[in-house]
Order: sequence, then structure tokens, then C-alpha cells
Amino acid sequence: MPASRLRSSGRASETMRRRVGPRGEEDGTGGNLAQGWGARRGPGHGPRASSGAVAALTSPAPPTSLRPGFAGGKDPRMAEELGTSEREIVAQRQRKAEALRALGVNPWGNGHTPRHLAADLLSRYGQQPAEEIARDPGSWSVAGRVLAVRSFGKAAFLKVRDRSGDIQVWVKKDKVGDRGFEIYKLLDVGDIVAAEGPATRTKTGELTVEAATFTILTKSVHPLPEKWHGLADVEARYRQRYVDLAVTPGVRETFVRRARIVTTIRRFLDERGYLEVETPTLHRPEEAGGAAARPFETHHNALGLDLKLRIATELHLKRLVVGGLERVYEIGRIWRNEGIDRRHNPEFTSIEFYQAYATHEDLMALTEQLLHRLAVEVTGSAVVKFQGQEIDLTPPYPRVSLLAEGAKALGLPVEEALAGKGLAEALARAAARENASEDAWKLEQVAQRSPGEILAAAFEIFGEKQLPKDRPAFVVDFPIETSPLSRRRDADPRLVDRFELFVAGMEVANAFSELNDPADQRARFEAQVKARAAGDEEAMPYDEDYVRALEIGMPPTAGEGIGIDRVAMLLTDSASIRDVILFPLLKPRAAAQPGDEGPGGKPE
RNA sequence: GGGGCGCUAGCUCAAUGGUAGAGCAGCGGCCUUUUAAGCCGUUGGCUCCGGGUUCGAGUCCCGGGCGCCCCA
Repeated sequence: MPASRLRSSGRASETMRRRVGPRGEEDGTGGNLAQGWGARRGPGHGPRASSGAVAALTSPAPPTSLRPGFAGGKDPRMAEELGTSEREIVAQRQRKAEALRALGVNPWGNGHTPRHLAADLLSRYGQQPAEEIARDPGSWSVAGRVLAVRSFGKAAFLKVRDRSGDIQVWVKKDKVGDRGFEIYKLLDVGDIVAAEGPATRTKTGELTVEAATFTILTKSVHPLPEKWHGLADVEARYRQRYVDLAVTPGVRETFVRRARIVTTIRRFLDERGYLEVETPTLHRPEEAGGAAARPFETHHNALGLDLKLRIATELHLKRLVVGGLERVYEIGRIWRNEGIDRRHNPEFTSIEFYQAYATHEDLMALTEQLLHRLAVEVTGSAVVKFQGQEIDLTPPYPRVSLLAEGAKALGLPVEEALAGKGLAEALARAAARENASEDAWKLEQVAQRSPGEILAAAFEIFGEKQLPKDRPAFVVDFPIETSPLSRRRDADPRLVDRFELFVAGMEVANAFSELNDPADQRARFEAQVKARAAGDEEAMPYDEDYVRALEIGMPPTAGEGIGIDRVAMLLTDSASIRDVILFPLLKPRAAAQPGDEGPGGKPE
């Protein structure tokens, strides 16, 4: 089987670079899909803002104390007039929170449930003109984060965002009353507010809730990024994704799409009789996960057991096929202890699925259907735009022979290349040709390996860049050496029945007819063990239990892995995998070492 | 691991080696139909960190940190 179902991110190339082995897979987010963000709160709980007044009365002063060292002669009462460094802004806002308490409003209260969404107003009124809305303005109860405030003396327009979109709220003193307006005056951009009132359309044409009641539900004490440019600092965006999601256009949509991708895949497979399962993420050291990758190591205390985080879900899933679950899939997290770049994050999500009585050919057709459906359901079109390139995901996808293209790149006939005849010389020539490039180094690295591995490397270096850019392509004809879990091809035992799907230069899927001959599997594992002994840290361990499972008998099966993150990149036009992972792994910021004098710290 | 680029106010960005600035946000004032509302006034700085050169460093040099891109 698929030695490594693909990893969502084109690790394949990396893999090949290093050792031409199987590649990984990935997995999906576990369990529940995005079901909705719905509010699950029940009916109102108790009183709101019950004891605010007491607190307020007893704490009118805290603010000033928050500003150390600012004795500069200003009236402490007017502390608000002091500066606006972040610390000062926080202090100001906390003071406003206290003022809210004095008004009987708990600045971090609970118990309010809006009855409508921004989108509800839009679907009710659409483009109706003001006069028509006025005939049935209703009473709309909305809540959300304030993203902008345009204020006038006794009125203001707020841009409020909830999970469905944005809605303007119009706060007018004569409508919300004195108390409501006092509350409004303590509002800052970033606060969560609730408003209720009739719908209207303003002179400028914007659908608006004209608040009859207005309150602040949650005080935000840190200033939000500037409204026009938003958060541009990439590092800040990843480290404070909550801010990024709140203010950066498109970020929410990206993750909504990602969730849709996962649900669509589930539906697609469920419709075809697949069973979703969950297999262990903690593996014993002697277990082969099913990919070529270095694992994260961990330890179970109570059992005194060394464990590793899974690098693939493959071998467990195939055990389930042995057990009679003929169509299974798992969407879940995979960990690989590798470098980080635009296409790789140490933890990522894969889906692997296995279907008994199917071949890799069947999976090619299935993959085409799935990708097409994902594009249509998630983006609305079979033609997606990725980094300026239009890519048509309408089947069928062309097939490219790794073997033929690899040999061609080396200037050798296929048979000679596979036999290893003249390979070394051809490789040397190719390396020389690539002189200026770093690829020469890669070619040298594989020079001592088997013909199949050399051909795979040659394809990776020369062939991948020739793949069509305006549509996906299946790469087929993989050498057996690169695929320790794939079924040997009946017509040519030097090859396996495997394919990889490339889109936009990324390896998006990896699949094969599964190897179910236990004796062959033993031999493949032995070869892996040898490779490991020879220094290949990504080679698999010999998984005795898996071979035993094959001895029980696995029906003829085909399996595939798809990198969810890469599909998400493709369908959200994201250049970096970090843009489709909510909390990508980053190095911690230096924790300033006070005691650290550093070099030259001493006087002499 | 190597190379390039970046790091200045809460945010987005300026600043021939010579007093660290603007816009937004904030604060005060005016303003009950705004759309980056507007007008007047105003506060706010460990210029990523540590050394060095210099009369003088955000700027030049060395070392370090984090990030991005390319390469490995």
C-alpha cells in the first residue's frame, strides 16, 4: 500500500530529495467538522449586570494607580488626557469598564443572546429601498464586535460584525435614551455590543439597525489594529490569530473554506459507503506508521513506555480493511519532525482512505471526482485561481510517467535507465548541466542509490517543473524502491501501481494499490531496516504485527492520502501553509534575559 | 544549515550619521444620515536586544533574537 499516503504538503519532494522513499500522508482534523458556530447557549440565565453598581461605587479610583510614574503635574482626575502608549490605552479602557459598572453594566457580563444575525437582515430586506423597509421594519436583535465607529455629537454609526457578516448599528441619543447613550460614550472599537431596534436604510443606502436599546457586552481593553490597513505584520498575525481573524479581511473566509473542504470530503466518502474511524496517534517505536519521516518522540509515564506521534495513519487503516471494514477513512493530525517552510508545518492534517476491491486506477477516477466537487462546492467554480494561475480541476487529468520523464531527463532509454546502464554517467552529465544550481548537489546525493531512486530524483528535479500548470496531473510509473508499501505491478515488477497527484507544483495526493502479499511486505520491510542501518533516518521499522495482519489476509485494496492543508491552500489561494493553519508552529519570542550580560558586558 | 530582506508610537509607515515624524487609534472640543465622516486642539517612543565606531547612531560595524523569501 501506499507507503506513504501523501502528505498534504508536498513532502514528497522533500522525501525524495533525501532518500527517495515513500512520502507521507496527512490527516484531517479529527472529528467534528465544522458544524457551525452556533450559539449553544440556553435560555437566558439569570440576571445580567446584577451587582455592577456595587463594584462601581467602590472602585472609582483604580485607573490612576495603573499609571505609574506619570506624576507630571496633571490633575489625576483627568488621567484620560495622558498619553496613549498601549499601557495607557489599557488603563483608560479599564477605567471605562469601571464606569460601565457604575451604570449597572457588567463589562464582562453574560446571559445575553441575540436573536438575529447580520445576514438575517440582509436576507429579509435584500436591496429594498428605505420606504419599503419602513413598511415592516421589524425589531432586530443583533450582537457582535465593533470594528468602526463614526460618531457625531448625539449619534453614531457602528460597524458591527457577527459570525454571519457585518451590520451597521445606528445609535441615536433620542432613541436609546440617556443611559443607553452614556453606555455608548464608553464604547471603544473592539468592544462586543448588543443592539435591538427596527431596520432602516440610511441616506447612504446602508442597511442599518436603528438601535432602540444598546449595551456593551464585553469590553476590549487592548486597541485593535488600524482599520484601514489592518494587521499586516505576518508574525503578529500568526501569533495573535484572534486579532487576525477579527480584523484581517479574508482570514475568516479562508478557515470557513477549510472547514467546508473537510465536510465535503466526509460527505463524499460517506456517500460511497466509507466508514470514518479513528486510529492511535501514539505509536510504539517499532510500529511503522506508513511514511518516510522522522517522528516526534514522547513518553507514557504510567506504562514507562517510549512512544512517538504518528507520521501517517496508513498501517492502522489497512489493518481495519483486514478486519472487514472494507471502506474506511480517517481525517486527522499527523506530526513530522521536519523543517518548516511554505508548504510544510510540523503538524498537519491528512485524510487517508482505503477501499477494498479497488485499484489505484479506480482511485484516480475517484480523486478527479473529489477534487472537482471540492472546487465547485467550496469556491463555486471548477476553475480556481491560485497565485495568479488559473487551474481547471475538471476531469480527466493528464498522466505523466515518472519513469519515462525521469529517463528522458537523463537522456537514456527507459530500459537502460531502469537497468542502471549508463545511469552514473548520465547523472554526472545532468549534474554538470545543472552546475550553477543547487540541484547538482541533490543529484550527487542520490548517485549511489538504486536506479529507481535515481530516476525518481531526476523526475523530481527535472520533471516536476514540466508538469502542466493550468490543471492537475497524475504522476504514475513509480519505481518499487521508492514505495515500500505499494503493490508491485504485475506487468513489470520493477514498478508499483501508484500515483501522485500534483496541482500547482504541490504534491496533493499519493495513492496506490496496496501491497497485500505478506512475503513481499516482509522483504520490503527488511530493505527498510537495511536502509535505516545505513543511515536513513526516515526508513521504516519492521512492523511485525502489520505483516501478521497481511497474513490473516487483506482483500485487494487501494488506498490514498490527501493533504488537507494543501487542498486548502489551493482552494483559498494561499501561498503559505501557515495561512491555512490557525495556529502554525513558530519559535517562541525571546524571553528577554535580564541577567544576561552578553559578551562584553564587563567593564574590562 | 547557507543567502537575501525586514523589525521605529497600539496599528500602518516616514526619517542625506546631526532635536524621532505622519496617518489611523487614543484624549479634549464641535457635530443626530456616516462609509478610511469631517473640523480644531492634544498625548503617546527601551527605534528588537547586546556590544563597537563616532563629538554625535534609528541610520555605519560586530554578535544575538524573531519573522518572511530563496536555497539546503
